[in-house]
Amino acid sequence: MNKDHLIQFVQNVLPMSTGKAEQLVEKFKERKIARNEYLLKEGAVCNESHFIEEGIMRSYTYDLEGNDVTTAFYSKKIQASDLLSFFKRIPSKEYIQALTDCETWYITYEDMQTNFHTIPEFREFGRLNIINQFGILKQRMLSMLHETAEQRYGDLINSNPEILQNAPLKHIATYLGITDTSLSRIRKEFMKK
Amino acid sequence: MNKDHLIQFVQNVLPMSTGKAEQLVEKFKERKIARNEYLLKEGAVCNESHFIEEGIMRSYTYDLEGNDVTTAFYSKKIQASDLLSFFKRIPSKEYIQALTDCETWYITYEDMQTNFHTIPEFREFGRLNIINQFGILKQRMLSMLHETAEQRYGDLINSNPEILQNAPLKHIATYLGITDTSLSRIRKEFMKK
DNA sequence: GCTTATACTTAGCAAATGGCAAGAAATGAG
DNA sequence: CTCATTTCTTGCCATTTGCTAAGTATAAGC
Repeated sequence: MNKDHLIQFVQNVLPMSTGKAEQLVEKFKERKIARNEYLLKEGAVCNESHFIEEGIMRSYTYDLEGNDVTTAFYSKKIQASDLLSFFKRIPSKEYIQALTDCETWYITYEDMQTNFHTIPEFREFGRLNIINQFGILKQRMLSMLHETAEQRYGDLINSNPEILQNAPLKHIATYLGITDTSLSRIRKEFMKK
Repeated sequence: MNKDHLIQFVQNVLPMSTGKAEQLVEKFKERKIARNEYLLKEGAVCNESHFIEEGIMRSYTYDLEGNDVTTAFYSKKIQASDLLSFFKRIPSKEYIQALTDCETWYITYEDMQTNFHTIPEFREFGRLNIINQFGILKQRMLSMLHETAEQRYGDLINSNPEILQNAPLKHIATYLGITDTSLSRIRKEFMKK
């Protein structure tokens, strides 16, 4: 496993020479996670930020009534971690679980901190990276505000078709903010088109 | 107008001595914004991050059908800016407008950058500040996923009662992701309790 | 291969929400 | 103050979504 995708990811967030990008990803180590294994569990402080080379993950939490709510799906070339727990050093409220066998590149909080304070490009990259995640969340928020569940479902299968193969319908439903019954009906309508 | 609230805000994000906090907020300048005036307009690059000392603001954007969608309300001791535009230096997709006369403390992108790269505490503060905004958005996202419109309305009036006095119902409705008709009915039910 | 658990679909009914429109109330401009 | 505009409420009906439950299909464990 080489770091080409990781380097491309870094250069995509902040354009820079390949040599500089290689320096920024120097501390990243590889990890294999088996299907169903947990990358993070509720109550633990998230201490690693993972860049997914291969595979799919799901993060989820429980609401006040004890229902499982999918907070995100992570796939190839995406970063998986609980930003709040990672940066604020507080116990996480969510679980991150591998839906398929996964391979990732990860950096620990300590290594990230060292880079952040000693390499100017790293801190620009790091900040923009967080901002990008903020942007993704904001986009999803907007889609919750004015799109129908059917449109959101369409968005999801367009951007992440692999998720449909690997996540059960009920988890996709909670991600979209609807019940599995509704999603089953929506999917049925969708087939006709 | 003194910087006490701003300094408290900084210390709340990242505990530090008052002397150090004073250094971090040195570059912030004050600004008065009249009711209905715009802090930011679509197409412009957001170049200032404002900490609200007094007043209320609303940010909004237009969806594909041209409907006005409220993306956020900002009140006292909250920061108002378009993070994506501010940090990525790209044109904003939203408007930020004062709902009442406002007074703010603001810092420009250039001053923020200088502090970010020269003062270690400032960059820790800056990053945590973004993370906190991410957390607020995530919380709101979760409430969209599993709370009813009525519960979300309750959350809003508990956390920001002043908004009700200053924002028209239709703007609160788009913030909650429902129509003004629905919100009027929800509010009616709410009164009974 | 058999059994059990999980996943998915479907149906019937209830509840929530939207779209449209009319009218009352509040606000703003001159 | 008056008029015009905006805001808010309400009613009617259609649509969407939720809830419960039953039945089928698929997958997992032994």
